Amino acid sequence: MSDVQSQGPEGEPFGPTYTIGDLAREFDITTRTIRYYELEGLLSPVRIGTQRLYRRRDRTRLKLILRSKRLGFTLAEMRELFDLYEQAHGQSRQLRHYLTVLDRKRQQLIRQREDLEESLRELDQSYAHCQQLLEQQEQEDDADVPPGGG
Amino acid sequence: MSDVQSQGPEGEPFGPTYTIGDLAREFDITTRTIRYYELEGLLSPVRIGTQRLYRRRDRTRLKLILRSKRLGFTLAEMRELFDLYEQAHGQSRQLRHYLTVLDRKRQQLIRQREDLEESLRELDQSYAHCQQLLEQQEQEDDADVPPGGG
DNA sequence: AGGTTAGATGACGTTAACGTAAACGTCAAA
DNA sequence: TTTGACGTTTACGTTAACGTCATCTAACCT
Repeated sequence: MSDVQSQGPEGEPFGPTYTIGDLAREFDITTRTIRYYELEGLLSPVRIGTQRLYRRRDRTRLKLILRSKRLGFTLAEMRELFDLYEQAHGQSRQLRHYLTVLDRKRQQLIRQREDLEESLRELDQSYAHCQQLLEQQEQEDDADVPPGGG
Repeated sequence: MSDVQSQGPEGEPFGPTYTIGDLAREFDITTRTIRYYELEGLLSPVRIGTQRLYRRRDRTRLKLILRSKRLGFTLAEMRELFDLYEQAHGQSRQLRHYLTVLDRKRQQLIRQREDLEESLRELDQSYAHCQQLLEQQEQEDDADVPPGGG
């Protein structure tokens, strides 16, 4: 049950492959979502007749897409990065451009990390404060109401 | 120029106050956005006649809203948290509920932090790799092309 | 043969988070 | 006094990221 992939009909000399349903199940998203990502240029699975066939690279990219989504990136931003990455082979101009974009993204992530750390600090404080209040209340309640009931 | 606030007409015994424009300028958002947050129950400024007047608490909350947004929270989620927080005064049932919600949020933030750290790691790797490629290229280019030129 | 399951395409619907425009009030400076 | 710069409400428009049919084909089950 831990191996999600379907078996291809004639052996798989290119490593594991997945149907759209496999991936949808594994990542708990709909097939519609996966097709949409393809429409937006984020995935490009192979076709076997009319059916899509996903390979390791596709799966990895899907994972990356979902993580990026959790970080608040838009699909357009992801696509820009992916495209840039693929075009950046060789020409140093492209490489430079890719580097500057990466740098912007890093700034963004670092800012986000700061936000996140501060939020976690505040949350923990709030949590501790609440617990204190609760403990106080429970002492009062022990004195107030009789046990049992409900 | 560092003090953004407008002066109230009759002195301010309640600390600094801000107009909607002040806040919009300070946080680089539109007044529309601020009014929308109010409509969604995230802000509740005082009214002076028909105009909104924002105090320190409102400003702080707006800051919190914007940070939460950067972290990917929806306005509805924020409202739930704010409402819960305000209702959690006293009754230990409410307090407990608030605590469990806080806990969920923390899980979420922690997950997000992991995503973020991994993204940063990958980004740095990608960055370093790119730089290597560039250095190689420049050596080749030095050998290939003559110096100077537009 | 008939039915079920999985996948494909196409089209329209939906929600969040605002943008944008119209139409109006108010107050100080020119 | 009129002209801006600010503020107000109301209402319709927009975009991203899918959801939700409807209709179709191919493969498999019994």
